[in-house]
Amino acid sequence: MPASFRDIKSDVMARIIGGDWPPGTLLPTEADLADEFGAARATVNRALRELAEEGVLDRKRKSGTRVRQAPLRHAKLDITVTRQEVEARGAVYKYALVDSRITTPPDGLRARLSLSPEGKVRRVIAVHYADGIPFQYEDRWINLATLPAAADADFSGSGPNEWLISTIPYTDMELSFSAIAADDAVAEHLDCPAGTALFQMERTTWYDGAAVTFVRMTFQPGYRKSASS
Amino acid sequence: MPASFRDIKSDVMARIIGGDWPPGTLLPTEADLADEFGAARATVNRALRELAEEGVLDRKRKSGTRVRQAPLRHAKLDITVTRQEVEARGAVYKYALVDSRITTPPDGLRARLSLSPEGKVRRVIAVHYADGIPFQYEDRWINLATLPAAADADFSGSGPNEWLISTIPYTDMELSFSAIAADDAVAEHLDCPAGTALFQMERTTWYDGAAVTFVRMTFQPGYRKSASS
DNA sequence: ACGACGTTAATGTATAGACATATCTGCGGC
DNA sequence: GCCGCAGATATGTCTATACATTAACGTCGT
Repeated sequence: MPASFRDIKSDVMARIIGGDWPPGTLLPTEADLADEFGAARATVNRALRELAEEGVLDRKRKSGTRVRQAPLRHAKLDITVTRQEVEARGAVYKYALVDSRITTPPDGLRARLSLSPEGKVRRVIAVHYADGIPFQYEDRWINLATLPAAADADFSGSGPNEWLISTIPYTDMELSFSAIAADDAVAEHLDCPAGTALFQMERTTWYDGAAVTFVRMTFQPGYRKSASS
Repeated sequence: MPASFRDIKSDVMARIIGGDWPPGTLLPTEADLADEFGAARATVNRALRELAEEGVLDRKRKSGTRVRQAPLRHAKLDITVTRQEVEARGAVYKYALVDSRITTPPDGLRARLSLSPEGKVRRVIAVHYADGIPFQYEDRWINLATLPAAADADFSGSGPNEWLISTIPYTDMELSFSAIAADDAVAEHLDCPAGTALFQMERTTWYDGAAVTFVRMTFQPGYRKSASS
């Protein structure tokens, strides 16, 4: 039974974890490893390439493959649609539009969306409920320069995010997490005292270099966001 | 010039984004695409495989390759060492040990670390500073069943995390983000009023199935964690 | 009808060979 | 000593071919 790229991956991992190849070690060349494992170089290549993608190895042409000094660790965070997240908890999802208007964004946001001074946006404020309890307060700005159709979309029945994902894909995204104290508006809509510590997630998305939307999502007290691996 | 797997990837992406292949579409087989692009099947395979890994396509043997209905989006979150994070901001890093003792963990944590009732842990409380200002309050529990050496480690000069990463790797990790109101102890160490909304990140790591450590990191007011892609 | 089973069609993986590309190293000229 | 250029070398990618694996599908027997 020949060694598969998976076998090679775990074997290499085992040597690193086991201390045979401490951080900084220069690994044998692909050709040598292929020889040792009795596999083709392409197979070894895939194993090492995937380990490099996972942040364990560092590869450079001509120089060879090294074990990273400090493995670049990263976690994967799933981006969910609020409706799905609520329903995944076994709760009944409800959506309510609070406010919607076409306006010009404040300076900070204008820079973030790379908008011209006269650039218009559609601002939508909404609340998502789980089993009738406020779950998320959503404050969204949609760039009408990129997406003029958003001016006429109807957000009274379902959230702007659901409309967006079925209308336009995105190519890039930036997320930011923080904690804030509830201001009066948020406190009222999330049904908690003003000043409550709330988890907040901001997301900006671009389509092919053009900013599509910025959204600030503020979650019910006690909310946790998880990630793994 | 033949089509590289990168060319094929972006071409396929363009067709999806451009609406030629709407969600749910069944793509031509690898062989057909190879034909069309004038490439080998292995090249097409790599392109499609990577797009599937990125959550754009859904592949099943025999059934073929489909465009995902709702692309599985995920963001990558870099795991940094506090010292690096502080220094990356151009600030001077300082570390201070607050407390360290060997004890038994509370029930919730014992379950989380899959510890036996008599299982001992080393609990370390420390504060990380950036330019002399409290940056992060760290409350860590190290499983002595997995890592007995932690009982004797010296955490007065540098943080337990730095000791851990140079001592034991981890194979699995779980993260959780939330917002909390500062209690008295945290408020004092982070030099902010009690009740301040603070961003908190919890991390549990395992080595080959055995829980290594649980850490709760509470950050200075206004802290933001970012992720992208 | 319906379930067992073999066929078939798609992806998944491996191989050997080739060429491309980056980059390190040493050599030569100044 | 230093700069630039020409190999040498390890990874990066592509090709053509082969076989493995999975799952959908149709056929046969009951």
